[in-house]
Parts: sequence; C-alpha cells; structure tokens
Amino acid sequence: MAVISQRAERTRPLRSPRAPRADNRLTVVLEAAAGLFAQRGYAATSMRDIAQAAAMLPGSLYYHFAAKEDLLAAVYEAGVRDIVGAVRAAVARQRDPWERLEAACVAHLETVLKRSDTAQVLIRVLPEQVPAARARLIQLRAEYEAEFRVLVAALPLATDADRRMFRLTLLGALNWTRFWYREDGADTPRAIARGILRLLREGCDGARHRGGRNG
Amino acid sequence: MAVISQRAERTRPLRSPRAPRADNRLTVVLEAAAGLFAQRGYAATSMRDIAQAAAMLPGSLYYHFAAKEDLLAAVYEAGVRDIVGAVRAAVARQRDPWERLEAACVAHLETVLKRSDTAQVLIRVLPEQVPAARARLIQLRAEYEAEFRVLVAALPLATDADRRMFRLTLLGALNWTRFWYREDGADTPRAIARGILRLLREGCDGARHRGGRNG
DNA sequence: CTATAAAGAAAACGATCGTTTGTTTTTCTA
DNA sequence: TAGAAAAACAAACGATCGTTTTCTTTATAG
Repeated sequence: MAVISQRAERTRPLRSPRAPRADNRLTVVLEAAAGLFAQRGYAATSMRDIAQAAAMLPGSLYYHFAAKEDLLAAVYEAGVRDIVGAVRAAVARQRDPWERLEAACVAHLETVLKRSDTAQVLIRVLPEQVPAARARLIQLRAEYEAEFRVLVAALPLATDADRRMFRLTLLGALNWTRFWYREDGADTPRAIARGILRLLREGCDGARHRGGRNG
Repeated sequence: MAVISQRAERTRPLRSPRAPRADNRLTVVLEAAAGLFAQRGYAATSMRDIAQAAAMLPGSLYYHFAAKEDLLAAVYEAGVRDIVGAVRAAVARQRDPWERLEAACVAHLETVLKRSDTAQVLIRVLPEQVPAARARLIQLRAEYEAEFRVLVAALPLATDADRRMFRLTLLGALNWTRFWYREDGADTPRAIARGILRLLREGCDGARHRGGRNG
C-alpha cells in the first residue's frame, strides 16, 4: 500500500484537469529540505523543521509529498539532475580523456561543496539510512556514478590497471572532502579536485619520479 | 547544567566507596549501542533500541550514562582504543616507511570493516551530526588521525609533494570503502587497502609506466 | 464573472522520543 | 552475616515525532 501511495502523486494527481499554480512553493520546500538534510542528515531533520524553513505549516508539506521519505527521494532526484548537468556540461568542453575526467572532478566538487544543497544530500544521506526509500535512492545514485564509469573506461591506462579500484578510490577521495573542506581555507574545490586526480594519476613516490635515494 | 551532569559520571560516580560489580553490563550496552549506531546512525537509533539490544529497560541505561550523547562519546572512545591499538600493533612489526603505512591501512580497514563496530562508528557518525558532543568527538578523532599524520610524514616523498593532500586522499578512499564493501565480494579488506595504497604511490597512468602510446 | 481545483492553514491524532523518579533486587564488603 | 552500595526494574513524565483531517483562501480556466 505504501508503494501505491508513493506513486500516486509523484508531482501532481494523475489526469489533473488543471495545471499547477504559478505561486506554488514546491521548489521552496525542496530547497529547504535539501539544506536541512545536507546539514543535519535525514533522521535528525523533522518535517516541522522543513516546514518552518519553507515558511509553511507541517501538514501542508503533505499536499506535495505523501511521506517524509518521498520528500527525500525528490531531493535526491533534484540532486542527480544538478550534478549530472554540471558534470556533463564540463566534460563536453574537453576532448582528451584525462582532461575530461579532470573537468568532471572539478565540476563534481564545485557542485557538491559550493553550489547545490541537493547534490550535497547525495553524498550526505546514504540509501541504507532510509530503508523505506533504499531502492529508489540506489537507482538515482547509480545514474550519476555511471557518468564516472564511462569517463574512467576511456582512460589510456596500462592493460592490467584496476579501473574499478581507480574509480572507487577517486570517488571516495572526492566525497570525503565534505568532511574536511573549509570555505575559508586556502584550497578551492577546483584545486582540491586537481590535486586528488594528479595524485591518483602520477602517484607520489619520490623514488619513482626521479632517481631517489630510497628504495 | 548539562555540562555538569555530563561530567558527573564519566564512568562511575566520583569517589565511589566501592568497585563496580562483576555482573555489570556496561560493555554489553556499549556493544549494543555500537552495533546500532554503526548500522543506522545516531539519530535513527533510539535509547529504547539500544536497551532492547542489551536486554535491559530503557531507563536503566541512565545509570551508566547521563545522556544519549554521552553514550555515543563512550562508543567513540572505545572505537579509538580499538583502531589505534590495531594500527599500532601492525605498524610496530615493520620498519620501512611504506610498509609501515601499508600495515596501518590494512589494519585500519580490517578493523573498521570486519572486526569492530565501535571503530565503524568513528567513520559512520560524524561529530557535526551531534552538536552537543561535537568537541569531544573531534578530539577523539584527531587522536587517531595523528597516527596517520606521523606515518605519512615519515615517507620518502619528493620535496614538493603535498603530504596533507596525500593523507586526506588516502583516508577518504579508505573510509569510503564502507559504502561499497561487501562481505561476500571477492576483495578482502587487506587487498583493498593494498590496492588503494599502490594507486596513490605509483599512480595509474599507462603512458608513464612504460612507453605508452597515448600522451 | 463564476465554478472549481490547487495550495495551504489550523488543529489535532496516536506513537515514539529522551529522560526522570521511586522502588526492588543483587552483589560486594566490613 | 548484616548493611550499604551497585545495578537494574517499573512506570511514567512532557516533548516531539510523522501524519491525517477538516476547513479556508486564492489563482485559474471556461
């Protein structure tokens, strides 16, 4: 029964005889929810918190979403749209495989760290944390991760290179920045993305780069 | 007032005229809490959940801890003890700086992914998620991260290498494994740790390793 | 201009939350 | 072995949770 009611009004009641109103505050709700989910997490954010941030009453949220988990799924959808859009736009400007991947990493970090709360929710709230929406969230995440899979597949690596490990390590390093990145710090999202990628591409073993003394 | 009551009984009432009883179930409570915090997160775990997992009544938890956040702090402490112990023991068996770091990474992953729920809480529940305990949690985390700082400082890297970026990238990649590691999968924590470290040490650019055809 | 549906206000539902209080049982110690 | 402290039980507190229901306002289509 939960599944039915979830699907019942994804955006609006089916076969509605009238279009949504111009003054509807659905986007305000989504942004408010994204900001709070990104900052406090899913369980620690109440529907009342979201309603207050959106300047509405708690019950009014249920005109747009049948349940809290559906609101999260909608934020996830918006997040995927944001970050996929940013990454695709950045990648399209490059032709070299390494430069395409670098552009993707820069766009990823800039979107997640500075531009989009909804995108931040993608890496802050994980599918396992919301069992009722797990399947949907996993699918939405996979939609995005597929972008990186393609970019990594295009790299001119040694034949025995482990592309899966490379991709997971890269995404791990990128997403972990959320926990140590500081707005006021010296390094920008762009610089961080480039630094991580250079490390994964070239390594950092002094003995390998030049005739080092250790090894 | 909250601060006072938090400090009031870190482990037991101050100047207790009698030692703890042999049948006390403090460790059972800590393990139950660790398991649930690791699986569901802090906010999504109720004191009643923990009590049930420990086969006690909810109110009884407050004999050991003045508040939920103090219970989390205690789990954090146990987690740091677990992982620092494992890492130090592993490192002590090696002398070469790279081998010491590898031993640390292997111990880190094995502890977090297989051995210790309390250690898993360290990377699952982040200080920002529990404002009331933030300062304490940050300090406990720093205690552990200092271990890695020392190990990275000892590496024979090129003089212009960014050791901070290296450390953050490494820890990010290691900790992110929590989100894709599967018990039944082919790769063990040991293999994953080695793979990540090799990547960060040697890089993966085919054109660099041998006279590649690209670039 | 009027009907109608969209959008939200207002108020409350039962359930669950972290926590407190008073009491009982059990172990250790003197 | 008697008394005291440790450790848990038992039961409830007020607050907050996600959600539902009913009613009112308001933009829009005919």
